[in-house]
This record gives sequence, structure tokens and C-alpha cells, in this order.
Amino acid sequence: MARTTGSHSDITGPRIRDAALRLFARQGYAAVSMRQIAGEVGVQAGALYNYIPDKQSLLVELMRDHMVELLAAVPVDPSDAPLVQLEAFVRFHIGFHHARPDAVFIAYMELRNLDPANFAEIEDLRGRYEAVLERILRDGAEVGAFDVPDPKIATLAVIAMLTGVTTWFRAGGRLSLGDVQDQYWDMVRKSVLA
Amino acid sequence: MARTTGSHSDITGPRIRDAALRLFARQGYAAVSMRQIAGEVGVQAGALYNYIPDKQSLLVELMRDHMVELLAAVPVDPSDAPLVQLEAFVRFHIGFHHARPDAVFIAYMELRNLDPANFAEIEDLRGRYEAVLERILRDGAEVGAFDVPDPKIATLAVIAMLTGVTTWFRAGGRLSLGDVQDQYWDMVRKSVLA
DNA sequence: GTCTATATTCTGATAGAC
DNA sequence: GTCTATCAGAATATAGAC
Repeated sequence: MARTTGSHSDITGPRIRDAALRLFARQGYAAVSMRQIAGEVGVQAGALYNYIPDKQSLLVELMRDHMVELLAAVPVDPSDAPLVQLEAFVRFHIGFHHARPDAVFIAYMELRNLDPANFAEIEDLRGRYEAVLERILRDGAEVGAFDVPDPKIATLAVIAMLTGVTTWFRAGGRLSLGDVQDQYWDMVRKSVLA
Repeated sequence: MARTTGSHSDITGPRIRDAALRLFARQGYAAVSMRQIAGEVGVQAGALYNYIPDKQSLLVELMRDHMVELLAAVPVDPSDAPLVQLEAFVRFHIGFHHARPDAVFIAYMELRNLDPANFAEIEDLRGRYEAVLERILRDGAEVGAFDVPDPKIATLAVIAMLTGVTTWFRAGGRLSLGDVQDQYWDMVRKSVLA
């Protein structure tokens, strides 16, 4: 099939998203210009608008893709014991987030730059993810495996602790990802155990 | 002493900082314009430059003030037992940060908008604060009061968990600040206890 | 599909009157 | 100390040639 000269629709779109993800994470959404994104991709600023309606859509798509991917990947099996589910969740959260530092950063830092409707959508997705952990903690508390007076608070505490790993951990340093997962799992386990 | 007409140097300066703190926290440094800050204060944009050399200085001053105040307020007493020091630290961190949500938000979110020299200064202050907690955990581990294989990691884990409170806790809701402090202290205590 | 060119608005910061 | 006016540049987004 013949192509218009200079046509790269199949690769330019993803490259725009990749460049935006990297730049938004490093400098922040508001500080990144469309010219900068275009420059990274190697096209002119005007060409971006063949792929996205506007800058805001670019941001919300990156955040939505991340959250949807996260929700689809949670490995929790409800037929397992709560302690087993919790360990799976902790190790998964650290591993998944470590593999996507830019997306994580954006998903947590750029919420305030979303339009109200977009904000509501992303917050709903985040709520569903938190609900997975809250379910585990609540079930564990009910069967007496955990000592968690308020599963809602414990959920937020654990997620904040785990997500913090992305702000400092880089592979190749003193500790491996497995070391970090082991130590965080140890702390989480002890903090909720009866 | 006679004053030039319209002179308000004693109050305009602090009001500029207050407005900038609030706006930076809500919209982000890059998304806030000098005109917006001036509008909040009730002066024209040009008048701001009687008080600050530029926008970057305004940001770094807000962050420095917050970090210096934080360091000066840590209530830890080295003559106390590690467990006592840890409880004081946990309750203090939650209380202090809850009282200053805007400053906390800026101090954690706007690091990437600092010039390299300013970034180094703020990071140094943050490191000193983290060192307080790390010292407590290390001392406790050495005397056998805590089971903390890596005090550095435990420090980052605890601080991330505690700071997360500022993202969701608002007074007047289901739980009091004291409830939250109690529950977080319970989780931290159990997570590090031998 | 990408380009150049541009419309329009906004930005941080400055100059000089009062 | 604050004002008005303005500079010089950058922002998002669009129009039309190729």
C-alpha cells in the first residue's frame, strides 16, 4: 500500500506518548511545552495534533493507561489466605511500580493538572486499586489473621509506604529489587499481624 | 515616621509568600503565574519584585523555611529510650505535617523545579531530617529493641508512610488527628519491634 | 503526515511616573 | 511601594501548502 511521503503514523503516535511520559515525569506537565515533546520525537509542534486533540488529553491518556494496566496486573487470588494475598500484593506493587517510574510519578504528581472530569476518572481507577488491598486487610482482620483496627487507614498507610520505594530505589545500587521487596514485606507483615 | 503613600512593606511581603504557598500547592509552581500571585495579594505583578528577585527565589524560600522549621521542631530527646524517641517522632511528624499541608505538598512535589544549587540545599535539609529517624532506628537495633536489618530503608519506609497522611487526612472527618496518630504509631511500632 | 507560518494569549521581568 | 505600560520571548493551537 502506497504511503504519503513522510508518513509514520504507526510509530509517531507511540513515540509522542513515550516522549511525553518521560518529559512530564522529569519536569512536570505544566513545565513541558508541546515544542519540547515534538523536538524529542523529531517532528514539528503542529504535527502532534494529528495524534492528540490537545495537551490535556495526552496527560490523561498516560495516566489512564497506567492505572488500567496496574489494575489488570494485580496478581491477587481471592482463594488464597489473606497473608498470602498480602504478600503477593506487596511484592507486586513494588515490582510493578519499579518497572514504570515515570508513569508512577505522573500518576501521583499530576492529578492537580487534570480537568475535573478527567480527575474523577483517574481517581475512580485509583480507588479500585486501593480497594483490592483494603479487601485483603478486611478479610484478614475478620478471620483474625490480622490486627487491623481500621482497614481503610491501613490500606493508605501500606500503599504510601510501598510507593515511596520509587522515589529512591534504583537497580544496581547496594540492594537488589528482591532485597527491597523482602524488607518491605517484612515490615508490612509485622505491622498488620495479630 | 512618615510613610510613602501606599506603602505596606511590612505586610505585603508575608502576604506574597502566603499566596504563593497556597497557589503553588494547589496548581504547581510551573502552572502559577506571577500575575496570579499578585492578584491574590491585591497588587500588580510588577510590585512583587520589590520583595523577591524572581519566581525561583520565591519557591526556594518557601521550601527552605518549611524544612528549617521542621528541623527545629523535632522533639526527639536522645536520652530517651529508642522506643520513646520513635513514638515522639511518629506523632510529631504526623502532627507537624498535618498543620502545614501546603508547605508539605510543595516540599515534596516541587523539587524538580529547583535550580541545581537550590535543589542541593533543600536535599541537604531533608537528609538531616531523615538522619534523625535513622539514628533512632539504628540505636534501637543496636541495643536489640528493634528488629531493623537496614535502618536506611526502614527510615524511608516509615517517612513515606507517615507523610502519606497529608494526602487524605482532613480534620472533622471520621477520625481525629489523635486517632490517626495512634493507629500509625501502632503500625510503625509493630513493624520495627524485635 | 509533516511542514512552515502564524494567530492569539500569556509569560517573567523591567522602566519610569507618582 | 505601587502603579501603568511595555519588552522580549514562549505558550497552545490552527491554517494551508506540499
